[in-house]
Amino acid sequence: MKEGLAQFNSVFSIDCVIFGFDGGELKILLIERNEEPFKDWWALPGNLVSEDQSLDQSASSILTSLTGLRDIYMEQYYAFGDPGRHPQGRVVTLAYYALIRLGGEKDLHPITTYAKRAVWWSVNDLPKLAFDHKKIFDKGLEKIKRRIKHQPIAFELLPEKFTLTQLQHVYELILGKKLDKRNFRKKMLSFGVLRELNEKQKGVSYRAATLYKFDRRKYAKLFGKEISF
Amino acid sequence: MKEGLAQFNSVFSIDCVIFGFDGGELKILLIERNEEPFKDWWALPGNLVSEDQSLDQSASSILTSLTGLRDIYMEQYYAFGDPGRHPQGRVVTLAYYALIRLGGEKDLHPITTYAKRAVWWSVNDLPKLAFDHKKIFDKGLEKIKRRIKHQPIAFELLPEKFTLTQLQHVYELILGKKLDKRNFRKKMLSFGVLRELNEKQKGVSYRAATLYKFDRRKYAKLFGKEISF
DNA sequence: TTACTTAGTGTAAAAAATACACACTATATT
DNA sequence: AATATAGTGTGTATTTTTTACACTAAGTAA
Repeated sequence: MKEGLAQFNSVFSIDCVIFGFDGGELKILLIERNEEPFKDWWALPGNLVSEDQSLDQSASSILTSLTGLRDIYMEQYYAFGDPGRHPQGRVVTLAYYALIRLGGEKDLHPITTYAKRAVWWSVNDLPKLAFDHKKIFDKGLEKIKRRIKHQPIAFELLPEKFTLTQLQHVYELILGKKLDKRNFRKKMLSFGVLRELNEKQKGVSYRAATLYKFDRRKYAKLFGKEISF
Repeated sequence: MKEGLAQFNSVFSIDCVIFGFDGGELKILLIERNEEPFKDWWALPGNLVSEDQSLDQSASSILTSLTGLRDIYMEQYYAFGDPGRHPQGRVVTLAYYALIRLGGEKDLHPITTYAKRAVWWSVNDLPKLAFDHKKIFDKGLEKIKRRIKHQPIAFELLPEKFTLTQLQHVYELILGKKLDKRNFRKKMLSFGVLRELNEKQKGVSYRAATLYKFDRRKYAKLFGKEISF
């Protein structure tokens, strides 16, 4: 810290709600803590922000260290800083959510230092969480619910090539309600941001569905026109 | 700071974009700095977060100290923390926006310690701002543009009793586009959150308009049903 | 060949959004 | 008293969007 700046001793951290989707349920990545406080509890992955990193970089490095993946979609969404949220002192934490496609084959092997292990948990069946992490999670889920209505974030949870049924499934999971198949397809295709491929699903024991890609170029050209579910 | 917590020396502050409306233009409250760095520059009001205050309390006290008002509508919206955003060291700042009705009569007399004075500036004619405050302002304006489409924040900028034309004016200012009078009224009234008063505008030199109030009870009963502009 | 499972498709009805213009009323002016 | 002025307040027809709804097609497995 250079001179001249009024000093204030505070601790500033970042916590991540990392959503993952493998075709079935919506999951988040939790770590089992190996340190006090809340030793042995499940918690959101996070760390302290180092002096030379930007906030996004810091969040990014949490994601990479846990999953081995780079360029994950993520978004800062809220700062939690009640005095007393951390039993050992004042810690302001900035929450990020991230969205990951979970490859069916190669399972992630999360590497962690301050944690025993990291595990994907279904969002419908979470354990008790350390600190105020439940509150942080709730707000994160709420944020992506809002966001998926207007922004093309569902594609971040899907493989590059996906079927319309899979896409609908993601919307249904996040919005928490059933959608009508015909209306969903009609609307989704009407935005003109999907490219139909000459390719079908493989390895299914029923009629294979057509695969689609999200076309970022076409999406970029929409500008103001809003996607809305 | 209690023992046991990994120490990290950082500075954490809060900056506020305080929007005000007096019936004419949309304005924000800026302070003229009296200290280095950026001495004599215009800046967003802000301060450091003290150890025992919650983030909202801290923002709240900025608002109250500047305007003398309490219970101002405000919302945390983004954290800015690029290394280098502050010339004297690492300062992470959390941005809030606030919305204020500017009474025509009693002008606000902002009281400030680290500033020479505070002045309301039209958002269409802002001076150059200190630090990355322009970026912070831009993001704040963007946020309230989004928010006014779904949340009843326009009423925070208006006196308790207002005319439909005044309400429409607020929407037009924030959304940055003209709206059709008949359609605006039809839609706004259809939400059923306004109460028509047996009272007319006073002191105008033309036909006086009917006054309305925002009815929070009715709004609360809407629950899921979304207002949408 | 048959049974099974999911893919893929259209239409009618209802609701919402849009475009659009003039008479009314309170005050100020002469 | 008459007139000018300025903003209030209102309805309808058209288009667009949303909703509700059910069967056939295609591929796989037995």
